[in-house]
Amino acid sequence: MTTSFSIPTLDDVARAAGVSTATVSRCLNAEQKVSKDTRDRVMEAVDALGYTPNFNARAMAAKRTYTIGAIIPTMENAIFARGLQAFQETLHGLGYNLLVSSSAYRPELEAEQIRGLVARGADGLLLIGYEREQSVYDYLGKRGIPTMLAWSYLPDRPHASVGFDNRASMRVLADRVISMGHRRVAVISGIVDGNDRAEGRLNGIKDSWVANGFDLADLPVIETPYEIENGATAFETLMNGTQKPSVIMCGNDVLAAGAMTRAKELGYDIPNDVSVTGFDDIELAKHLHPSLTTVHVPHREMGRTAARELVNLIDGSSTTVHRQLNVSIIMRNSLAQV
Amino acid sequence: MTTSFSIPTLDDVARAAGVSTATVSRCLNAEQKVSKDTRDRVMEAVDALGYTPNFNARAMAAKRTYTIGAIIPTMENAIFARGLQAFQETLHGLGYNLLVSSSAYRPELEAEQIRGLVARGADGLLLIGYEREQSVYDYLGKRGIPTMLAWSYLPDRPHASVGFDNRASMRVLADRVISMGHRRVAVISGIVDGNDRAEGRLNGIKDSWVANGFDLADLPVIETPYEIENGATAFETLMNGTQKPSVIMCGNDVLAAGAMTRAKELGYDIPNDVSVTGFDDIELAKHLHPSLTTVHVPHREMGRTAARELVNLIDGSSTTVHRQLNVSIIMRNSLAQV
DNA sequence: GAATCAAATGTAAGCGCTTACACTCGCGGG
DNA sequence: CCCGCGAGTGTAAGCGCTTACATTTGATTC
Repeated sequence: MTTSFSIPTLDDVARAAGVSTATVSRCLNAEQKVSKDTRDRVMEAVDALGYTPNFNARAMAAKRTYTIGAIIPTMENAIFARGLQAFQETLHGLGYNLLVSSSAYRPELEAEQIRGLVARGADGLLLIGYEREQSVYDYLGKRGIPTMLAWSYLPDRPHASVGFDNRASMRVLADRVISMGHRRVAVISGIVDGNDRAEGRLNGIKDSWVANGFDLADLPVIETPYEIENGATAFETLMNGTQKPSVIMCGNDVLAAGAMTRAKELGYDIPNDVSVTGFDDIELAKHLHPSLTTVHVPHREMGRTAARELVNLIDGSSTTVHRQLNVSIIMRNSLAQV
Repeated sequence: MTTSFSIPTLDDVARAAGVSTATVSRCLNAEQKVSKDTRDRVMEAVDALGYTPNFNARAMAAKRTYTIGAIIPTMENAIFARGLQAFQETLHGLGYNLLVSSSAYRPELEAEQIRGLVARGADGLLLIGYEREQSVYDYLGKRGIPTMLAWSYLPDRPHASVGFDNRASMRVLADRVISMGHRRVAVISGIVDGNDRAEGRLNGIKDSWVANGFDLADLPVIETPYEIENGATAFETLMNGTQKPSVIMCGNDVLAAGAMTRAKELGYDIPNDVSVTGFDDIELAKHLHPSLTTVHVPHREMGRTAARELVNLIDGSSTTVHRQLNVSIIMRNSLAQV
């Protein structure tokens, strides 16, 4: 015998508890507005029926979802994992839910996903970096969606941001590398087009190179998507170049990891034959062998701050802010004196 | 001067195009029901106003969201990344969206997230493995939510599944290890409680061990969460045991990666001093040094199949299916003859 | 004891869509 | 010439909630 259950609604609960739907709603959303007696009775009915509020109906009536959307370029590696995790946890503590999607570094996909999240009623958005079509910002502005840009510090932009100065940070590392005697530097960079973080990092190296009196023509650069395998390939290409570099500076730790594995396969000893540096300080960095010299990004702090400030923006309890985080150079064993 | 825009609705579009809301709705959802003339006029209005349908209102009226939810144990490492990516892509091709959340391997969090996704109107769910409270399955059943279990092959379960036999697969690898002469085997397993995949893998090793005539008392096992650092710690513990193992079999590649890095730090040569094996064949596996001998799981195929079968379930065009995928042992360089 | 007020609850109007049903119109068949 | 029919469109009833506003009640004040 099959009995067909129907999903319980607010009405069912109200009827079961002998109150109006308004009262049930209040019990669920603002319990201090209801007397203890009634509340107990209502909650009992809720449990008995196994009632769960319909999210869509709620969103529709309240024009508020308490969910915020995040779009990150990729979930395939750990670059964004830790920051997003902290973002999520902080949001949860503030009573918000997180919806995540990944754009695979494709602007048109990102735009589509932004529309999707907004259509779903996201109260706010977290986006990575600032490089995207003006039309996207226009859309967000027209809809009045509070938006936080992360992973870049953008004091002169109209949107709130929390991040660090990719360019200056990488420059510090490059200065350090050069001060250690390296004169044959090569770079494995992420794809710069449409990625202000990658661009900043590459420019940081160039800044240092030029400031130290060298010629950009003598700085080999390979641009390639952030994947281990690409780091490996690029390493090989660079080592087969006319002049073997003494150090290879990578746009992030993933590329560096690829470079290092290929180095081993080809029999190079790091750091004695060639040094390698990274950026991000993902968990893997200290577990590589030799451990990776890199730039430590305070991912968790960035995630937490982004969450708090975004919620403030939504509450209206603050206006556009820009937070700069400090990064630090982590000297490990993949970088040696020349 | 600030002009306050209001978000355009179906009504606005209808008015602008001089038709009824029903017609606009039909243009958007079933365009063959509308004459070409009208359709063009409507679409023009849609563009002009920058109209985007309100997802919540649509979900509410249609009782259909074309989104499916997935809950995976973790996003912190790459274990689920590739499979989920394929799942997503396939779903997208079938006209569905994906909502992902991660449960941090915590059953109560998973249950909460299941409720959340159902409340949001998910048309179907993807869950990992089968070990969870019966009440969760009851809830899903009562709500009539099509559910797909992945990463495990479960022919005798009432829910659809797509996966592989963790136990049998690991046993094949263990047989191989033993046939290569290893008699001092140690295991770094994931946490078995509540995780049927981890349990199956561990049991696979035990099966082989016993079948080969050895005593389980002579098989050291450390259970620890799937994190690089934990693999490292466990490695050290095992190597400091009364009897140094000749091979350490790990519950997945992440643990194996941790074990290998600690091995290097402690000056062990892999595989000559000690062999290491993994499970999953994540991208990192072939980039470790030495490259990791492991069990290859067809993640992409699993993701694709899960998506297709789940959509069939939702359509009603098929009933509960169980798909078994083949895994294969990938012999690389971290495992040596004794 | 009438007036005032706050606390608790109810009434009902939407929120922005989809879709069952009704209607109009032009056409072909009997 | 009337009827039936299908294609195209409109009308309006919800979907399950929240919340402004109205109402009731009991306590407090003068």
